[in-house]
Amino acid sequence: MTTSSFAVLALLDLRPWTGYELTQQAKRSLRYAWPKSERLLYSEPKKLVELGYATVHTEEQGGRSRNVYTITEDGTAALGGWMSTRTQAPRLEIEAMLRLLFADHGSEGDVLRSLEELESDIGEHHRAIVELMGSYLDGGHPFPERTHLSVLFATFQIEMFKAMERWIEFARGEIDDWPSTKDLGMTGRTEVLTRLLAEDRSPLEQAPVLSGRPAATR
Amino acid sequence: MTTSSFAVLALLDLRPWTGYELTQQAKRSLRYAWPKSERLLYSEPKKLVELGYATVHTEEQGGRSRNVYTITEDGTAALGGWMSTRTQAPRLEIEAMLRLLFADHGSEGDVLRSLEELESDIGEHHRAIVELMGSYLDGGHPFPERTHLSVLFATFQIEMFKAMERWIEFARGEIDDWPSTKDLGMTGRTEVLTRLLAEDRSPLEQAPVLSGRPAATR
DNA sequence: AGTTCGCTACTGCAGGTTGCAGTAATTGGG
DNA sequence: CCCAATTACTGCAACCTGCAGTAGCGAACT
Repeated sequence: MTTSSFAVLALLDLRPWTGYELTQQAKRSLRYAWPKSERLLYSEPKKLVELGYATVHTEEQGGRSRNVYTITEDGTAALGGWMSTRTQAPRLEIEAMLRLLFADHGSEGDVLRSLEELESDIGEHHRAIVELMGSYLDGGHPFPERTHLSVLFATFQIEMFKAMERWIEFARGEIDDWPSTKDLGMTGRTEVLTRLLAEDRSPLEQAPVLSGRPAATR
Repeated sequence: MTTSSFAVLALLDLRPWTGYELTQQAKRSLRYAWPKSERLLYSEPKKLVELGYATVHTEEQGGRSRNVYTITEDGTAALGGWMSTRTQAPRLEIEAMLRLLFADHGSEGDVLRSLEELESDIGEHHRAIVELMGSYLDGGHPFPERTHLSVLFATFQIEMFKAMERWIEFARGEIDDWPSTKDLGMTGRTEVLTRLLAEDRSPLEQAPVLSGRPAATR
């Protein structure tokens, strides 16, 4: 049983779902906490059936059949057991940051484009969450009794998205001040930043608005 | 060629490394942008050799031998080509958030413990980065001409860590106000939060310090 | 009436990735 | 002299992803 198994099991504990419905639900909610491929969302419930944590029955709808998965008592018990296990460390894969670390292999345009791509990917998710919150106000939550959980999670997402967007703006300002991506090393400005970070202070808090052109080298 | 291949190739472009050194270097720098297993860091350079992007030669050091990998011209060219490709969307795996989404399967203690575990995992990384910045000031950077890149990346990490830590404090305050993890649904407080989020406003900005006990239901 | 497009509803498979176990030599401390 | 930690890997099972392929359905367009 992997964390992904428990993620699917937790969904099955809400109500029975078909494989396809699981993929759709994962796209809406799970994706931001535990991003998994569509493929896995089809495979995982099959494994749960093998382990006795769920049952399948095929429903005929027109000429098409679909597999409906239902949690068993053993499944509920397994889910309960999971709650008391150690939570895995978070894992953040951000290719744009990898490209930043090795930005000296390319031009300033390359890094800036990479940051733009990051910004647009984040922006999409950001807008999706804001819209979702609107839909909770208008039409309510698909599982009304769980609204408090979805909304608290949404506060996390909004904080992360805003923090990333703020940082991207800041980074743009810094990179714009570079004469090149290469061989800058410990410039005056970099030293200022390093000193702030070594004291665990945020360089963004200093000039919250006028991030356009901070003193480049002093 | 995967992004991980390019990550290793980028390291090889700095200087030749042995497999073991690659794992150690990845632990220090890459981990926070592109977390990969030790196992992969041993396999990846072998693949690069097969593709002609690197060469190996075994050095004898005592009775032990180690494989030293060096980038080829083809490798440098491939790396240059990568710079102009589309950056992948970020991918954030945070089990603690999955557990929050399904917190109604367990007790308040379970969610709070999960948040504590998240906090401690983040805290470790947070401290490591601050310490690293101190070492840049004292002893310098292992590749001095690349200091500006490492430091700009570090500003990102510090922003993320601080944002997560702030949110965890906020979430603790919210959860403490819950009478239970289950069946709360759209309480007054949740509606307040939903409204803020639907307007893309941060609920943390409201009460930056006194996050202990916000008006629970009004 | 026929065709195409998009959605529903999956499966197979190759290849990327991880964690663990196992091997073996070197170094430093008690 | 022994033991633990570090160096320096490899093999393997199991996990996970992306892509291609299959197939029925409904609505729109021609």
